[in-house]
Amino acid sequence: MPRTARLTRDDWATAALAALIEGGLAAVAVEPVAARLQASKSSFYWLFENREALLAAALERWERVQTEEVLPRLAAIPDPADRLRMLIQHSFASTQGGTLALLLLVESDHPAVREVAERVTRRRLATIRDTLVEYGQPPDQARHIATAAYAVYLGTAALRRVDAAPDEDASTYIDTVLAAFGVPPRTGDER
Amino acid sequence: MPRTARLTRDDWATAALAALIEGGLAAVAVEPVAARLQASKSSFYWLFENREALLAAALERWERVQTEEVLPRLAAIPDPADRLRMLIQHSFASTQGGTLALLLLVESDHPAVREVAERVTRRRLATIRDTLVEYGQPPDQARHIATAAYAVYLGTAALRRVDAAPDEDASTYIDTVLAAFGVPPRTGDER
DNA sequence: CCGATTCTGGACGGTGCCGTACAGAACGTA
DNA sequence: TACGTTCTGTACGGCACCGTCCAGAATCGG
Repeated sequence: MPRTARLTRDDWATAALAALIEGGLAAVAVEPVAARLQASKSSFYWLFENREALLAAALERWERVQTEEVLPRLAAIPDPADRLRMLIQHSFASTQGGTLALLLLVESDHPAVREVAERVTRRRLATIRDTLVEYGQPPDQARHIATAAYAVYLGTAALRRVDAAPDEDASTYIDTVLAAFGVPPRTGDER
Repeated sequence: MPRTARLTRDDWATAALAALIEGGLAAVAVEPVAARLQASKSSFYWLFENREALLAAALERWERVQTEEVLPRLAAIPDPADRLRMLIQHSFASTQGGTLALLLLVESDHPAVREVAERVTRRRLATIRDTLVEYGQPPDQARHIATAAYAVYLGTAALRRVDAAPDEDASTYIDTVLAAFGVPPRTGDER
């Protein structure tokens, strides 16, 4: 089932992203990814300058998709507490998201990786902080709580690597985390 | 300043550990580490079977040193709350410790890495959980809190990669984390 | 001081990856 | 069908690393 007869730049970016999740930065290599697509190197070098460009495309794709999916959803939720719950629930629901966010931070020796990892991280921290402020936390404490909460997210992703974290739908774990940061767990439906 | 005229197995393990911190798993390679020690490959292959063995020695060294340093200290503190504070304070004080713990979890596709990462992680989680129980938390909630707290530790290490975490001596951050998990921040000296 | 043992330097072949070169296949257009 | 453009297969040289081989340096016991 060939996606298209001819391979596009985006096909390569998608495959590279998959490789990144599975094997880390080192796996974003021309020949392995080409094998995964059953294509040949010349095909790749027709579309891309070099390996760097493939990595850049994968990163760009990740950043774009990831923000496009989250931001609109968030904007639709008026109550900051609900927004926090949704944020936490969704982030723990998808293992891949956490894996990538974590991976890119850890591998951020690489300048291109660092650039997007840093940008995305700061954006996310700011979003959480703002929501906490809106919820009523004093600004500078909100910054600390936001950092700690996002750290829980990243750390939990790390712990999953050795199956040392509660699985995706362990709601009691989520409630514990929420409670720890001063957000009451979802109480049925109050409106 | 040669440590010893002849290089020992432990010299290599130490150098490998340093390489691991700086460049990740990929940096634990024979030729680069040899260069770092200004030694030659044959020297290495006299002492070690192969690259795997070097990695194993580095991991073994890390596990040993790390437990030898922490466990006795902990045992000396009778009050569980003090123990928790000490644990958190010390873990945030040394960046390297967090970097390594995180790195090994992320790179735990590698079987040898996974083995020690998993063992150390489980041991640490159990220690935190036990202390929380001793402090008065109900057992199964203690497990969740321990997991979340250790996740904060790992996640903070990740955030440091892009300078997105409070620096090592930001005591207000530590207090926030402590408070979030139900431990009152150090109140001067009550005894 | 000498021989045996312990250790090291340097050269070698093997492998996986990068990037290039070029001939030719596939495709659109007339 | 014929032609130009777009894309691909295959072969090649280069580099970094693994692991081996062997001649010889360093060190130790007698």
